[in-house]
Amino acid sequence: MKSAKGKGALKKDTKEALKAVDDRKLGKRKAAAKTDKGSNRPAKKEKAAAKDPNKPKRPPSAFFVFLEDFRKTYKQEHPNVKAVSAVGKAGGEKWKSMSAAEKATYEAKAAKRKSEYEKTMAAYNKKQESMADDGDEESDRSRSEVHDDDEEESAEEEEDEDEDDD
DNA sequence: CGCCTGATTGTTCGA
DNA sequence: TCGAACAATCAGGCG
Repeated sequence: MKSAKGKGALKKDTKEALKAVDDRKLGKRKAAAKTDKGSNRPAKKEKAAAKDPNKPKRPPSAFFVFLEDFRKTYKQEHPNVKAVSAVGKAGGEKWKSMSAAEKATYEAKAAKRKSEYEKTMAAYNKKQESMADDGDEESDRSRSEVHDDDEEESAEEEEDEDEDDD
């Protein structure tokens, strides 16, 4: 029951290409990390993936932000549930059930998360450049900061009534 | 004993 | 532009 897939076929969208994502279900994502054999994304023969000093993990999408909160709630109502997939499914269903306005709440948080990620990525990129030239690592200079103007902003209570009704 | 998978969707980077 | 992988979680399952 993939559901969603061909349910109503309201719009093709990029679903066609997304179908590839379904493939990863069989086990692809970690396939690379699983064995070091030629499973590296970069077709590099040796030392392809240089362990990054500070890998900037991707910021959680709005869905994940919502999940973080949802997981807690779900566990409270289902303390016996010990399947991560259970929360995932439940969360996914609810996520789609949520209104655009409500999702926007999480989106706003996710957006902020992304902003921070940009900074982290900037420093990360810089580091890579620094290392590429000289073996000098840990240069305080990297802490230049892009533009520290607004830090913690009231990312809450930012309702945006954007009813997107079809 | 320890790594990996499962399931959700979104996001992000690379080619 | 498209594709593919990875982000958290948590316990179980297999090598």
